[in-house]
Amino acid sequence: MQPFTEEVIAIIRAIPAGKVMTYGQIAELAGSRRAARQVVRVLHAMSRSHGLPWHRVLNAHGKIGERDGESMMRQIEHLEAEGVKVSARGEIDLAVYQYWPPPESPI
DNA sequence: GCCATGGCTAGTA
DNA sequence: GCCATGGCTAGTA
Repeated sequence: MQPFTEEVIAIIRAIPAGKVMTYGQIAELAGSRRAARQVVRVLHAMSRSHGLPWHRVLNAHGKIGERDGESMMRQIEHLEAEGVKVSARGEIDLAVYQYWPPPESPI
């Protein structure tokens, strides 16, 4: 597995319940600001095998990216179960729910 | 190497 | 348009 991929996985795994992050934000933290689409790929390829909280990842507007209706509903259910409010349009208020990991927590 | 993939995104029109 | 991966292919050695 490539370093970028591992980094992305580590970041996503660290998102606490009830919080969300955006594709671009994760890409940037993983070291490649414009690689948001790679985050999408990682999510597709690894979320199952790595047990990632895929539902806590949104696009830059705080909207659910998932196109398939069923997966979208599952995502909404997961978020709401964690206390995240999702509007009828499938939007989440990033100002309230976006997670910012602490900068390099010391051991 | 090349090419497709992919749940994006900053920034014009 | 951007860009990291994986898979496949020409084309050398």
